[in-house]
Amino acid sequence: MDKHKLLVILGPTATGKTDLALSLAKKFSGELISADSRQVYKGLDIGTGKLPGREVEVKRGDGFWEMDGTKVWMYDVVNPKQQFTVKDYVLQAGKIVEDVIKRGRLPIVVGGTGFYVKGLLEGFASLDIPMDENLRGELQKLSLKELQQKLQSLSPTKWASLNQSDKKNPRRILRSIEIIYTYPYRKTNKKLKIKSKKWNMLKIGLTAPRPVLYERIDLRLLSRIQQGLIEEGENLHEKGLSLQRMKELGLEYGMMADLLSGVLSNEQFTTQLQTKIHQYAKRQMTWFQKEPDIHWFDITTLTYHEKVENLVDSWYYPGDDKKD
RNA sequence: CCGGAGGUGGCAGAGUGGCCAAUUGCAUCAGACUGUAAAUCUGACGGGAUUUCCCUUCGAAGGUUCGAAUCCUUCCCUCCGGA
Repeated sequence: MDKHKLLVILGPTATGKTDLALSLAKKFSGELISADSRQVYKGLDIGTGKLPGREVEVKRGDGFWEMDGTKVWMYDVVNPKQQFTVKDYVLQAGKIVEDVIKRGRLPIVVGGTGFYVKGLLEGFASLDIPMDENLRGELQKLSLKELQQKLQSLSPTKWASLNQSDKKNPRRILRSIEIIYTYPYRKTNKKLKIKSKKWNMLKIGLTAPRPVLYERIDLRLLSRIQQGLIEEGENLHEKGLSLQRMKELGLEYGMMADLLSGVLSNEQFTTQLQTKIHQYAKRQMTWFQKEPDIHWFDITTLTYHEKVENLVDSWYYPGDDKKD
């Protein structure tokens, strides 16, 4: 019983993941499943880079786009006013992956949200513990100190399991308390293995030397602005997306909230956003660095595209590498 | 040329005799991450030795003082106003 194959393409922003995925999809008759925490939102198009770098023919469906003849899933699955979480992603994307497999096509998971990728590919236990809006509402009123004290008294073990950084992170402490409240007796060390090793996976990682990456980010932002990024932001806001929500959405949208409210000049908007995206790319690299089994490719090497194709080919058609 | 304000670590900006290697924010660097993850959070951030140690810093040079980024003198530079 061979496990089904699943291709993963990840890496920091602005490395051309979508472009690569699209061309691989064509070659290996695949479909893309986006793993991007912001592309799931309807209307966030230019800022989230839903379109690839080159001109393609696009058809928009419900919950997917079709570009250049290949389907891209997990685009436009929810209204940006609503909160979408890993839980939602894992559920929905998981179904899509199964469906793509069922139809005999190669699922290609492509995206920069490491947490989503990890959730989809490996799953994790606490995903089953639901959010408790009432509890959250209460806890949100507390200061960091109070949250810390609360968790410590509720469950010293849980508290001790947090790392130094999370012990000072209100959001994480809050979730820990939430978990303790719903499963007070569950031992923190009890782990449910969900699906790891369910698929035969090949992970491709795209990188570039940092100066190059940053320059690509800067140029890409400029071109997004030309494509109407600001108008997109204005439009969303006019349609009722609050500035506060835009802030939460981060990067281009967060900065556009400041631009629209007049806090920033156009020039400040651009330069500050560029550094925000640099920082984001760095965080992505930090995340992916410790992810195992990734085959990394430097996109500044001329032949990387070809090398990726060869690798995918030998993985997808094992024992068939003598063909020409 | 006169009057006024000011020159602080990559930037912004506190400090106005000892508690100052110098608050804070930003940037930078490193990192965390099990339902907000483009979010949230942590650490480092003059140099060196590395538990309370040393060295070089607050425009420059002198001076006062036990002790100065903080007071005095001169010089250099910037900004505003008047000539």
